[in-house]
Amino acid sequence: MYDAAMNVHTKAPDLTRQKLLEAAFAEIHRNGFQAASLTQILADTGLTKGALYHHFPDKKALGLAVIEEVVRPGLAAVMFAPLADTRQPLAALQALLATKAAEDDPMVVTLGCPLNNLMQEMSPVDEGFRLQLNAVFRDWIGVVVAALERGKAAGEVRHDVDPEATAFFIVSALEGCIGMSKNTQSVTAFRGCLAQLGRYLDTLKC
Amino acid sequence: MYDAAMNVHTKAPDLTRQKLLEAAFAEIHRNGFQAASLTQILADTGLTKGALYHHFPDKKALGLAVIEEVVRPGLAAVMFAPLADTRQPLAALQALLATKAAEDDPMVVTLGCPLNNLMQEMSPVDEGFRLQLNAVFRDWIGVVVAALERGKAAGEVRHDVDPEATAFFIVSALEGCIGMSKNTQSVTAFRGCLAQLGRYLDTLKC
DNA sequence: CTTGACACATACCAACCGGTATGTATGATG
DNA sequence: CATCATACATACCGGTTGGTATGTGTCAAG
Repeated sequence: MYDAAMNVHTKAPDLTRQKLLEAAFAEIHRNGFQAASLTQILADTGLTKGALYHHFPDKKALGLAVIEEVVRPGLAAVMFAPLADTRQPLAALQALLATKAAEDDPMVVTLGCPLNNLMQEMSPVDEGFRLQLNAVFRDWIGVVVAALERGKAAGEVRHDVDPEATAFFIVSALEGCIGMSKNTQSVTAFRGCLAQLGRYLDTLKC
Repeated sequence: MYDAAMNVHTKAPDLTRQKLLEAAFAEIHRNGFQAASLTQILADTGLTKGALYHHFPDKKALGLAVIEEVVRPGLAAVMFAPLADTRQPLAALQALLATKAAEDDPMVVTLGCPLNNLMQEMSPVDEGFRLQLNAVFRDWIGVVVAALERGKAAGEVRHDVDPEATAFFIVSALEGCIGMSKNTQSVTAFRGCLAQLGRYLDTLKC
């Protein structure tokens, strides 16, 4: 009756589900979705096929759940939150880039951006994935667009800036920087690329 | 003795090899390297395992050969050549973007850039792939760097432009635009993104 | 005319994949 | 106390994968 009365032997379904999601996220981040091995995920969690297929109907559903319940919240916390309600989106974006550049060993350089990785791999292959990833991507764009519009109203952003196209480019360029740095495996190159993106942002200022 | 004396029934090993490379390229472009099926490649070519493993020791060697003998030349023809010997790299790059934007149904929007696709997928997974892809990428950067330096000497490019970092960013942003457009499956978005990249290029002008 | 390297085709294999069918311990409910 | 759904574990299956071993036809050289 009481959750507190449950001991360690008691089944905790949503905790199990969460463990599956996180292990799946890590495995997918390392190897991509198609190459992700369910066996490996189960080995990481110490669970079995029974547990996995109790919580998810198939591999694709697991992948979509990872996008919705791990990738999206993670991105929201890191990329969306700093831009919410800001009247100075350019300054906020610069600060965001600075934060990213300041990390001494960014995982994005090693394994790339989880969202972008999945978009590159799955968009042409599976329409379901494409749409769900696109929803996250569009939300991201939407956050940047709203911030840019507030910036225009507040006088930080030039009036001839097209929020939609600009937001699309900012996110695209950022993902591009991450992607190329992943191949180069160079944090220095990553920082240099972010700096150039910062230069572009400066051109949007009033 | 004479090549001309060979009839259609005569074995033409390098033609067979070429057919394998092109079919492998298409299959990899569609599904990525790891998900690329050798069986499918053979079905496309009408050849068999015997032919494949006569010309290539294993799947990885086939993939690397595709990079070196299909991806690299293709990229060189489209992206490197227009920048060679130009004294006005910014104009040349703008023209290049315009050409890309003018295509009515760019395959890059459907399937993405073959080089970038492979970089995103294989860089964290296989060091051999990473290095070979990085060599092509570095060549690309090198071409842009050289063009930017000539542009500086010719007075088209501003003197405070860092050729290396700028070239890295230009290529990154371009690949980013392609990648995001691939997810969105929108030629319009692709063109808008390229236009923003063009705006960035304008800021490099003297 | 024989030999032998080359350029494939055919047949086959172990490993792994995602997925399923079934068994079982647990705990809430009536 | 009996019942029953939940939450897993175990065992298993068909299909596909990359890779190999072997067979065969062709052609050039000696």
